[in-house]
Amino acid sequence: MSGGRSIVWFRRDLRVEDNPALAAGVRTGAVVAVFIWAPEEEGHYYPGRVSRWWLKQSLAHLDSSLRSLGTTLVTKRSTDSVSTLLEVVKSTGATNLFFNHLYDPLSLVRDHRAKEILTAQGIAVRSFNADLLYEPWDVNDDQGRPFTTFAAFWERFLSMPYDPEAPLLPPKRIISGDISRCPSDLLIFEDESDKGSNALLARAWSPGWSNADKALTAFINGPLIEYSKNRRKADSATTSFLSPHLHFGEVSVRKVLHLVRIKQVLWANEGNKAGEESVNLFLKSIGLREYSRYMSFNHPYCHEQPLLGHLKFFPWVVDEGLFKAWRQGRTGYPLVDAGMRELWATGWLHDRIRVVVSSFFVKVLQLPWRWGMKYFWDTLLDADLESDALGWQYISGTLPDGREFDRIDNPQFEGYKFDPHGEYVRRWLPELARLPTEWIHHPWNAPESVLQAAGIELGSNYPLPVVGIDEAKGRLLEALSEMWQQEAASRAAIENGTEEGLGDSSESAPIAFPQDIQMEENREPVRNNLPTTIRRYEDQMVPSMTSSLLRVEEQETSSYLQNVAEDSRAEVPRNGNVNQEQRRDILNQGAAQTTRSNNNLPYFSVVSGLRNFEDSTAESSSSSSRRERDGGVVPVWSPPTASYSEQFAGDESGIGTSSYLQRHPQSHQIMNWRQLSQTG
DNA sequence: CCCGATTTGTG
DNA sequence: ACAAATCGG
Repeated sequence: MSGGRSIVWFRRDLRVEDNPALAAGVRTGAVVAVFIWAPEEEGHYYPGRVSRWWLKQSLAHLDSSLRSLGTTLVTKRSTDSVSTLLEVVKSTGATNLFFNHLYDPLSLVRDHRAKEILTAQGIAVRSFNADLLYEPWDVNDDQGRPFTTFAAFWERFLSMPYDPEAPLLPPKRIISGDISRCPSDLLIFEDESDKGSNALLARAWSPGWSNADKALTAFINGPLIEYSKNRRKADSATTSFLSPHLHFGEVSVRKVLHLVRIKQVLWANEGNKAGEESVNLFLKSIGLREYSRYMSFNHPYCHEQPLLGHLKFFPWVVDEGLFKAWRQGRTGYPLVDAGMRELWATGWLHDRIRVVVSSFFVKVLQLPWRWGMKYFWDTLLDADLESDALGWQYISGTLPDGREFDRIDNPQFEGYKFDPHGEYVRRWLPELARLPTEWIHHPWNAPESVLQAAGIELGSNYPLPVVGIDEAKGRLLEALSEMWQQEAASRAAIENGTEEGLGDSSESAPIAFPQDIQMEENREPVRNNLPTTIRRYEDQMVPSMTSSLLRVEEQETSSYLQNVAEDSRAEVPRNGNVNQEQRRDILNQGAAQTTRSNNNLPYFSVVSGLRNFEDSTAESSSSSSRRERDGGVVPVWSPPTASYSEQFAGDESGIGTSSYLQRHPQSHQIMNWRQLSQTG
């Protein structure tokens, strides 16, 4: 026990292999491994049933691994992780706290708080990168600014001057800290009514880090080589199935990369083109996961606010009936419905089908994407805030490199592509099982005799399309022109100085979640040992730092560069050769008109871990100096104080449309930007 | 084998 | 909408 006692705070890093926080604890001496279950901290992102099931299994698995190494996992039920950490410190006499970084907005705030409070108590706190290949603040363009498109990000990512760290081996043994006065709480993740449904999950999935490791190996030695060939099949078992493992940190991306690269070299030497392409595609999907953290870090509101503001006035269809039809897989479009039934039944969907159902949701039904994202959150086994936010924003056309907003994908044709024989549809829609392949993706066109022979009565045992594709196209155009009018009116009001009136907050306020989001079968999860009110979506308030941030007009005139670089980005200490003054000059050159007078106020405060602050200043002479693996720079941003929030109500996390347009003049033609900007 | 037409893929 | 890949005369 020479070095003292360390708390290793497990979160979404439920593994003993390549876990730098755990390794640091072991190096220091005795270890108290702790997991804190504080779902109330997640706001309305309380984990869904299947996600909780996975977590439960994964924790049990981790505990058993820790036991075989010499200690045990302490579990705590809490509503406030930081005060629980303090209790654990007191009851174990620990002097160090180690944990691994997370990048979702709530974690950034919470972890910063943990670091401040524990440090003030004399605890040495250090944090590590365990979730990403490169930390978000290490991947920047030549001017030191974060990228705003995936392609540019990925290009830089692949040509970083140094490799990601090699994965660490698991510790050989762990000296257990004294936990005799730190009893575990029993964590309850499922109620009685969940058990039946959850029992099925165990047949398909094996949570836990060593199972994750097996899944990784099996994928890399098996389906990986065919990944590019098979990726378009809705049905096939050719995906890696790693996403839930990755979400909970049961396997490290560093190890994934490490193993994939071995194959990459091998296949490159063999001249195996398909293999090389497969590797590149698979790595790209790993890259999108990295990018989702990157986006979340740089734009902390991107899970609830569009990154681009150009759809601010879009009249979304607020129709809970349509929403329900989508959830229940009763839209009348077989491929969509099959996907939604699979999601409900299994908590899983092939990536292709996620795109199909979400694109249908946004473009055909024109429902607000956050509803869809929330439903994914509640039902997906691999629900992941950052990845899902990126995905939905991509589909919704609110990213600089997202899909065009006016592009409507037709599920019928997607059906031909992804499920050419209709097998997928037949599996999940038994009512269509007898329909010939010719009609399987558009039963509404089938002759009456065919339908009869198949036992289908449209509108009765299988619905007619809830919205026709042509109808959807028409409505989309109408909605867009309505949006332009609103936008122009709002702009005019602003410029007349009559401001306030039209359009400010009312239209741009996020559309609340419907109260009745639950399907009938979807019962409330047990709220553990705590007396809490029943969770309804209306209760699930927006985290406090967001509520004051409704976007207003300002983003039209404030430039993207200033918004992003100065305000919204969660900054970390920079050890680059470009100092803040220079940066500002560079930024101001590109950015024209800002009307803001207060743009020097940091929106998010910059904080670093104590220890690292010294490290990074010491290194500050070299621009690309590499951070230590356990350097523990903690990216954090803090909620604005109330007095700032008024001034900064201009969608700090968004990308101003004007400069976006300059960079991407070809996109979104239908938006008719020129016309808009001339009105002003 | 070249070049225009057509299809495919697009984060 | 556009570029890249593929097709076919």
